Amino acid sequence: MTRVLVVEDDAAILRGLKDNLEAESYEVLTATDGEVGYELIRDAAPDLVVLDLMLPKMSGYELCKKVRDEGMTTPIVMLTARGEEADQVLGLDLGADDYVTKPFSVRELLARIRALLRRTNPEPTALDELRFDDVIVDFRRYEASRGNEKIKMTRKEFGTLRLLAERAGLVVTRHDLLKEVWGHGHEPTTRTIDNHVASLRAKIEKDPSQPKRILTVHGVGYKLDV
Amino acid sequence: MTRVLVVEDDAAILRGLKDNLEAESYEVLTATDGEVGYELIRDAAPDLVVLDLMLPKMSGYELCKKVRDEGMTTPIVMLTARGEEADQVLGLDLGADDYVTKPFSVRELLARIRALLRRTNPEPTALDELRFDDVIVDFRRYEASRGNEKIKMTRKEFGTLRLLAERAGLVVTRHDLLKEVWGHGHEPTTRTIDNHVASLRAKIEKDPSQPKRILTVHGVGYKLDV
DNA sequence: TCCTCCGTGACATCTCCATGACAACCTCCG
DNA sequence: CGGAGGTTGTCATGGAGATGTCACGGAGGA
Repeated sequence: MTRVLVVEDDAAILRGLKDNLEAESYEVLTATDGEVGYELIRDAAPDLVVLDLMLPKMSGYELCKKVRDEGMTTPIVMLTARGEEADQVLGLDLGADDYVTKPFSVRELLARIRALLRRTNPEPTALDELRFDDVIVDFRRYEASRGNEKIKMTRKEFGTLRLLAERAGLVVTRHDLLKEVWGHGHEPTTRTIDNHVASLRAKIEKDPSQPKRILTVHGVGYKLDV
Repeated sequence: MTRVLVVEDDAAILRGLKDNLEAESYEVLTATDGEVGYELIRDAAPDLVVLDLMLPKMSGYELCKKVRDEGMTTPIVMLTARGEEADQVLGLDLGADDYVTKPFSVRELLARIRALLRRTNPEPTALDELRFDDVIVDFRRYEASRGNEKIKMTRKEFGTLRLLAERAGLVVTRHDLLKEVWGHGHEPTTRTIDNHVASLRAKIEKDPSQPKRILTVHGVGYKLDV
């Protein structure tokens, strides 16, 4: 099972993350200060670390640097309070792999974690489920429902929605979709993508003519807001 | 976007390389003889050149030498037919940066290209977010806000602002903007840029008629002060 | 075979962009 | 100090390009 370490001093946030991560079937370790966090990274070898920037004893900053200086490559997602810090986290060669700005959406953090694990772990960590409003999409079972109604979705629709969900909140270009969902070689017209998005909207949007979830970013691509 | 020029007279190979490079999100220019190749290197300023040794009009050999003699440092990967030639390419201080021997593996060539780009063009850390005053711009989400109000920005506006932000404090010329934001081929009047700057100011400046953030440097360009 | 799903093209619609004209401005030099 | 020439700010407008939508034909699986 994939093991995630969360280092966070705010008890409420820590609890929330732990619950959510466990609901996603991760094994969760926790620490509330930098020193314990460091020991756990070293001794428990988690597959990924979620690290708050502000911490007692040793800041996330120092912790990240120390870990990297000692040659460990454990993927780290930073929780940063403000935007300016974010740049530094990734920029100053601190060695964090991704970051999320507080206040963050748990859903987004989970998506980032999944993406990062997939990027760094050879074994693909698939996104299992997507939920919003009264819509539930289960990517493992290839099933979807809305309220009590089942929704019939096709393979390409699942693929498209899944990529959007894995990058929840971020813009996904048509090119990305072609590459990830259609794969090498097969490269249909971009018209095709619009059609699949249209049919997705017809199935999961409350008002398909006024999409609130699958948004168009003119000239760029689409993004999923959850 | 990173721009790669491929100079190759064999149509099949050229096509294959173009497809593969585009699949890796490079912008690809092509030429089938040395003379056109030379003009493109000079005028289109690609980030990297893949150069066949045997070419009509001007051989890859001459082309490489000419380019270097004129002081251009564009990284060049040579495609050589036989092993013996390879040594010469690098050895006779022709100025190529790397080479691949035909028949080559596309995967290997792509890896060489990536490595060479990393070596020569350390990519400026992609900027995700920009904040000042009560303005927040998120370049990954293509979202912007000011206080609690969402700001609607277009693709070109995001691109323009992003380049300014990546070089915060430094002057960015109109030429730079055309090259980075508009890309090769499309080259509108510089008037167009003024218009985009104007609409950016209207959206993010407190008093658009007295800009404090996006400043004009008369006769040179614009710069962002944050 | 039948049916589902996918890719494509055509068309309507909408957004965004490029352009040119003119006014305001800056700079440099007389 | 003032004026000329070049540069920039601003606006309105036409049009290019992107997207939404629909219907059709074909491929492949059941």
